[in-house]
Amino acid sequence: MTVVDRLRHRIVTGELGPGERLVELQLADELAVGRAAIRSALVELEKERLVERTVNRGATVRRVGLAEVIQITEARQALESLCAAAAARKVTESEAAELEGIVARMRAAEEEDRSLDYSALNADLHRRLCEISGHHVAAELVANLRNRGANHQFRLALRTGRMGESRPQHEGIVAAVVSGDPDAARRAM
Amino acid sequence: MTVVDRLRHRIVTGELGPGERLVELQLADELAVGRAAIRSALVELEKERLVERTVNRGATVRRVGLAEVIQITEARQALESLCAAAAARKVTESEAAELEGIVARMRAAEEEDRSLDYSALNADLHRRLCEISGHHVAAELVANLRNRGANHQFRLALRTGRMGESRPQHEGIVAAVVSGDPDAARRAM
DNA sequence: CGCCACCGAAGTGTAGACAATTCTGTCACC
DNA sequence: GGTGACAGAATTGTCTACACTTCGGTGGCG
Repeated sequence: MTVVDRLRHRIVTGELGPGERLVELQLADELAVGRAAIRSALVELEKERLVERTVNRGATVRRVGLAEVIQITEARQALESLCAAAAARKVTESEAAELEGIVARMRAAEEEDRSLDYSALNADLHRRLCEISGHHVAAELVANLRNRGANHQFRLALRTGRMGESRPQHEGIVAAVVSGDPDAARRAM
Repeated sequence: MTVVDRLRHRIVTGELGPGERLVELQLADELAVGRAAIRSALVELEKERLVERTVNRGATVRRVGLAEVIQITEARQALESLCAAAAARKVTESEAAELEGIVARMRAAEEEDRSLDYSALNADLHRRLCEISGHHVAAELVANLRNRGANHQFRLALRTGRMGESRPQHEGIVAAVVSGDPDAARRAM
């Protein structure tokens, strides 16, 4: 695991909280690498909008407000719709079976009220849809947007009771993708 | 203008062609900065997918194939639709007048067959729509996608004869935004 | 008591040097 | 003529040291 990956993980999991200072020398000691490696990683994470850097004052974990979370979600939806449409065009039979398998397990998780499993399956479904689409450009942007919203999804999306609403929607998406209907997939997403 | 901006400009204008090697020391001399600054800039540009870096072998201007250009355009359309819808919701009267002014000048440029002016106005229109939308997240992604596709737009979009097709579409977008109809704006884009 | 200049600590920005790696051209050898 | 080992050049990766900026506290002064 590279330095960037380790830092990113610490941020999206909340181990490094919003506003926290990221001192280069300190991180270099913790991760047992040189300061240059940390610097480079911080530049990358700034591009990902996960950290904020100001000249001569160092880097901090970026705070994202509610308004931005909404925009992140909107942008992600737009790109995932694109992925769903692309996936519907080129999905194979085995991939279709895989998607339906995920949905089936989501249904089971809902019935047995395992909301943690449910949200893990949910993430799987979205990730697989992006992969299957072969739309690397959109998939990469979606992955970034997912990270950027990660902090807040802890509080918002983990509330149970969302399963009842979202599960039929997901079934609709998968049904459209499996049946090879790009427009229906886009609308469903 | 920062180091990153200068390098980015050289790449999107084609002054640095696809595949060209980017030697750190050489660039540091040319731009009269230290090697560290160049290194940092190259890391950023790699995140923007404008350059490619491989370990111990340096950086080159990234080549983007036709398939990727198509994906870039698709993703950009999806996000610009989002921006157009958002712009329709919060456009002010003066902004509406500005948009209509741009369209009017596009019409004039078309009639007088000034295709260079036309494409400049076209870029203006798209940029202003993103700005007016206030959707910083999408706008930033769109800006990046624009840069990534820039090389190829030189060859594809500069061909004249595209004006006839695209101008009515742009009029439709602006009409929808000005009339405050988000859904129409999204569809038009 | 409040305000301002100043000083030291903390930390970033950057130049320089050196090790490590990859590429290139050469030369012996088959 | 072609192939592989090998030295040298070119270039990247990284460490160290130091200048510079910012921030917080401290003391003098009104």
